[in-house]
Amino acid sequence: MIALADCNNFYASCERVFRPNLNDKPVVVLSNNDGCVIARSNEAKVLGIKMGEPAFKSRDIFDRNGIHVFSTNFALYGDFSNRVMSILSDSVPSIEIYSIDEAFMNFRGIPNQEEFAIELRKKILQWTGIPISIGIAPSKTLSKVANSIAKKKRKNGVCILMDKHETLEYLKLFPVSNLWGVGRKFSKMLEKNGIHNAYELTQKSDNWLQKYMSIVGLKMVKELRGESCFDMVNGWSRKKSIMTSRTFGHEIDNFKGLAQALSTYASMCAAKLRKEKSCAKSIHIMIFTNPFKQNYRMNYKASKTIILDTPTNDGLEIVSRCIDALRSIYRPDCIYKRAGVIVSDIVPQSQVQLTFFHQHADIEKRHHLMAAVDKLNDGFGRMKVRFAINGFEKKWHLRQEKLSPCYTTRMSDLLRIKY
DNA sequence: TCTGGGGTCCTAGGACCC
DNA sequence: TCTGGGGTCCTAGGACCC
Repeated sequence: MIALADCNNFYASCERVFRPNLNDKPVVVLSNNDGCVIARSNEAKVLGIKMGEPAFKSRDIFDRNGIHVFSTNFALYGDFSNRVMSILSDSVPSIEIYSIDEAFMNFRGIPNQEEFAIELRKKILQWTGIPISIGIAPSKTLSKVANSIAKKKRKNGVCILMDKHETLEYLKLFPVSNLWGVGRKFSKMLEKNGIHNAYELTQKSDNWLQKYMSIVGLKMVKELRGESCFDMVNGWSRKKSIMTSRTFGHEIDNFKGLAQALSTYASMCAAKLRKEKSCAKSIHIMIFTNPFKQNYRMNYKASKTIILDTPTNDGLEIVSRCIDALRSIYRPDCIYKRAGVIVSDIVPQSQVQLTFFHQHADIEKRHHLMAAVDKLNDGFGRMKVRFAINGFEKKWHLRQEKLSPCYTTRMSDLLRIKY
């Protein structure tokens, strides 16, 4: 069985820990620059405050109802998250931290699972001050459903879905749009096809599901039927991309200002890479004007990708590459509201990726390639190899275990070796 | 006046090769 | 010279999650 622990109204609950007088009072937390609502206490939800709603639209409701409004404090939320997760991980065989406020837990081998979960929940509340809900079921998707029931309908904050018939009855009451994996678009499409609740979705054929909702949608429905398709992911895994982006407090209308903002984000990305002991080979920059303003001088968004020869996590290098790229997409007639940097094609820091370049067909022979690798190891420097011969590629893959991991790009094949 | 920030995965379609 | 089929790789964009 898989259990999902989910902190209730997480950011709002964190703020309340130090302000117990706010228990039972409506609390909201706003995003960066106090732009929009990103967390609400139950009392605030009852007042009709919507998730993601721009704060300026809700000011009235805030004032009229004496809602307590907080700006974000992500350092605080991160600390609380760590505490909750470490208690969870000490209590069960294994956990998968899914987000800042959620974790899947492996409940296999635990007797009296419901009792166990109730006690676990008490412990978390007592030790951290954060209320959580726990849903237990045979699959991740069903544990999401169970968690939702636990939050809304269970006083003890725990719901277990074991019995198949009982589960189906719950699914009949569960709106399809609330399912994990069904967003706005799918929700609309499903309604159009007369599917309103989760049970109705489970009745569709596998072919239909795959056709209209891709393989992911099919797996999700199989999970609803009780078959586990999404495995627990144990342990830490290297991020595939890292992003830093912000909406500016004030709009920016000059190159220097934009370059400054991008420099900050680029060095933040580099710092995150170093913290993970990773290097990136691709850098992506993005700049935006305000999309909510019609005909505001000009609506413009642009992006540019930079591919590096050698992966790096060096702040100065990443910053300078970003600024170079900015020159090619910057338009002086625009007013900018937002910018960001993404680094991707991430590899471990301990490995260096090397690019070879060859002009002679005979390099396809293994010993020539190995000689080239040796030269590199001897500090010969960087060479570039371009594999124009199709046959070579096949041989390459056959020996992948010797040279692995490797992968290709359009212009050149890349080889990663221990430095 | 004021509209978040950070991720993952899948697919369709184009370029290119033989 | 033209055409078609089979294959790989890459990218952009779209969907989803919190």
